[in-house]
Amino acid sequence: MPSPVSIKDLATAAGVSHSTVSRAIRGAGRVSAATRARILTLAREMGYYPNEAARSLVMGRTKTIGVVVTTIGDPFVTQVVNGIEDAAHEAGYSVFLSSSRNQADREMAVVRVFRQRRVDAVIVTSSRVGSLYGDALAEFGVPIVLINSQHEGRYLYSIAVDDTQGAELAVEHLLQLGHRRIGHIGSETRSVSCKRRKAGYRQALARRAVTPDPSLSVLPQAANDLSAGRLGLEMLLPANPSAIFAYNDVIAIGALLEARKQGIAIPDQVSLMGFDDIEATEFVTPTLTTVRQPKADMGRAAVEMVLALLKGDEVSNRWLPGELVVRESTTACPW
Amino acid sequence: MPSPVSIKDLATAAGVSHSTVSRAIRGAGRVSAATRARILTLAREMGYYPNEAARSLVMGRTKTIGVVVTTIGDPFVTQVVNGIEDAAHEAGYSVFLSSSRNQADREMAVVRVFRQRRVDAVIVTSSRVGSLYGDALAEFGVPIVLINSQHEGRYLYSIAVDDTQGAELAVEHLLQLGHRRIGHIGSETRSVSCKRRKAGYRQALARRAVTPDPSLSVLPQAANDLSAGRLGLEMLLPANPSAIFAYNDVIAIGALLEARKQGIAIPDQVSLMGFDDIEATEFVTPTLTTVRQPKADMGRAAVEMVLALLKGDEVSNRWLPGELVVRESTTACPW
DNA sequence: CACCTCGGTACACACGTGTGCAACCAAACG
DNA sequence: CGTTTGGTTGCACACGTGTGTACCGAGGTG
Repeated sequence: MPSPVSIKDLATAAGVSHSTVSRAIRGAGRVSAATRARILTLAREMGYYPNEAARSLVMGRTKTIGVVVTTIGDPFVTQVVNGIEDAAHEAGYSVFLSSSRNQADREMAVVRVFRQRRVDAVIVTSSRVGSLYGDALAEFGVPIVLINSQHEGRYLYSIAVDDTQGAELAVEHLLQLGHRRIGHIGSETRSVSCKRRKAGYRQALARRAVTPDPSLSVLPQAANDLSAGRLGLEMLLPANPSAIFAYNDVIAIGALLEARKQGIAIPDQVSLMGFDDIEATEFVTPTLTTVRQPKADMGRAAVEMVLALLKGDEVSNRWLPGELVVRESTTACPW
Repeated sequence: MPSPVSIKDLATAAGVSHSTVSRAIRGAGRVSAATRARILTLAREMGYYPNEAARSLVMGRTKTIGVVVTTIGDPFVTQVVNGIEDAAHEAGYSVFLSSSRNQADREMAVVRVFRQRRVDAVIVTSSRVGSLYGDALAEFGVPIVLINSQHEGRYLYSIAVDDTQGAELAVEHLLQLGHRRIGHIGSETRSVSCKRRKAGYRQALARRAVTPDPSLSVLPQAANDLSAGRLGLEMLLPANPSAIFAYNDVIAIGALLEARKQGIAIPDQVSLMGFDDIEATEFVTPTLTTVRQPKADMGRAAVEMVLALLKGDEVSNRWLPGELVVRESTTACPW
C-alpha cells in the first residue's frame, strides 16, 4: 500500500519548488513552457493526483454536491439522480448520495454529515422537507435546490414538473378521444402536486365546457401505492366514467390491476392514464398512456441552478413541461 | 453567507487552545469533564461542525467510499446502492456515486476522480470491469469490492449471488410442478453468470434424471433487454416446452409479452420464471415467479467487506443464496 | 553603464484539524 | 515546606495545496 505521491514528491523529483508544480498543474500563473511540460510528464509517470481534500481546505470549496433522496428505490428518484450525476460530472463536481427514508433522525443526520463535508450545495428530491429539516438546511447557508418538493419556501429554490400543464395535456388527450365522463383519482400523501394536477384536470374540462361531476373526482385514503389505485377505481365505478386520469402511474397501475380483476376491459370499456412515465408503464398490459416527467432533465436543471447560485447569479424557480406519451391504455370513447 | 465556524473560533470563545477543543470534541484525550461539557454546549450553540476535509488531510483517510455503477437507472443497481448507502451511513462513511455508462472514458474519469478524492475504498456494481479499467483500479491501491461482476481477478474481491444455487432452485420448482420439458433462455451479454445459471439448470435436471434436450436451451443474439426475451421465446417454441426458465426477469418479461402476442396462455400452457426479482415482476400479468437476489444485502455485504479490508482482516469472496419467490406465472404441468 | 521591466521561480503563510511533547498546576506525600 | 505525581492544557508541528510577495536574471532603453 504505497501512500499517494504528493506535490512535494513531485517537486523534488522535478527539481523545483512545490509552488511551481502547483502552478504548472493548474495551468495558471507564470511558468515556462519547458518546465511545465517536464512537470506534467513527470506527474503522469509518477501517478500524481492532486489531493482534493487539501485543495478544498485552502480553496474553501469542495466541488461537491450533496443529494438527498427519500429512497433510491423509487424509480422516479433514480432517473433524477441519473441526470444530476451526469451534469455534476460534466461540471467537475462529485455527488454525495444519502437517503433519508422519510425518517426525521436520518434527515437530521444527513444534514449534519453534509455540513461536516462542507458540500457546496444540496439537492433534495421528492421530499416533504418538514419544517424542522428545512430550517436546519436553510441555516446551513449553502444553496439548496428542491426537486418536485411538496414544500413551498421563500429561501429555497425549486425545480418541478409543471403539474397543471401536464394534467391539462392528459385530460385534453382524453377529450380529443371523445371522452366526456373523465374520472380522476388523487393522492392524499402528496397534496401540493395533487392539487395542481386536479386544477389542470378542471381547467382542461372547463376549456371544452364540460361541467365537472364531483362524483368523478375521488381521493382514496391509502398509501401512495398500488392499493390507492385499486381503492380509487372502486370509488369511481358508481359514477360510470369512460376514462380515468390517475394522479400517477403507480396509482394508475393499481387501478388497472383492479379493473382486470373486476372484468373491466381497458381500454375498450374504460381508458386509463397515469402521470410520471415510470419504467413499469411498458411492462403492464395494456401498456400505459401517461404524461412523461422529464426526470433526467430535472436533475440536470437542478445542477445548472446550483451552479448559477454558486456563481452568485439571480435565479428563479423553474417548471419543466410534461410530455404526452400515448400507449395502449387509452382509446376512443365507446359511447 | 456566514463562513462556517472553525475550531479556532470555538477555542477563543471557550478561552482555551484549539487542541483542547479537538480533544474535547473527539472525546479522546485528557480533558477535564467540566471543560469538555462547556466546549460541547458552546459548540452546539455556535453551530460548530468539524471540517471533514481538514480531518481527512491530517488523518490520511476520508471516511468515504466510491461507488461505481454502470447506470443508476438499472432497477437491480438501485437496490444494491440502497444497501450500500445504508450500511455505509451506519459505519460513518459517506458515498460518492458515479456512473460509468459502460463508456471507457467515463470509467477512467471516475477512477481519476476517486483517486483525487482519496476515497478509502471502491465498490463496483454489475460491470464488465474491462482489463484497462481493472488495472487502473488495482494500481489505485485501495480495497476494491465487485458486486455481481463478470470479472474474475486475483487482486479483486467480490460479492455475488449464487447463480448456480439460484438456478437450481428455479428449475427444481418447475420440476416439482411436474414439468419435464423445461426450456432455458440465456443472455449473450453477461456470459459468466449466464454460464453459471445454465450449469444450475443442468444440475437440477440431472438430479431428477431428466435428460437435457439441446434444443430446449437457446441463446438469443440480442441486447440484454425485452427483445432478447421475445426472440428467445420464438427460438424455443419449436422445441415445445411446458415451462421456461429465463436468465433474468427482463428477458422473462420479454418472453411473456411475446407469448401474449402469439396467443400462448401463461401459465396455463407454458409456465415461466425469471431471475433477479425486479420491481416490474409485480406489475406484469400474470405476476412473475422468480428467484430473488438479495440486492440490499449484497450492498451491505460489500460494505462489510470493505470495512474488514480497511481493518486489515483477511477476507474471501462471498456468494449469497437466491430465494424462490412464487407468483402467478408458474403452475402444474398441463400434460 | 545604470536603470527598468518582465518572465520565471522560491519563500512563507494560510486553510482546519490531530497529536507528541513540554509546561503548568494542584494535590498528595515525605 | 519541598518533592513527587498525575491530571490538564498549550505549543508547535504536520497533513497537501494555493497564492501573495520577494528575489533573480535577462533583455531592453536611456
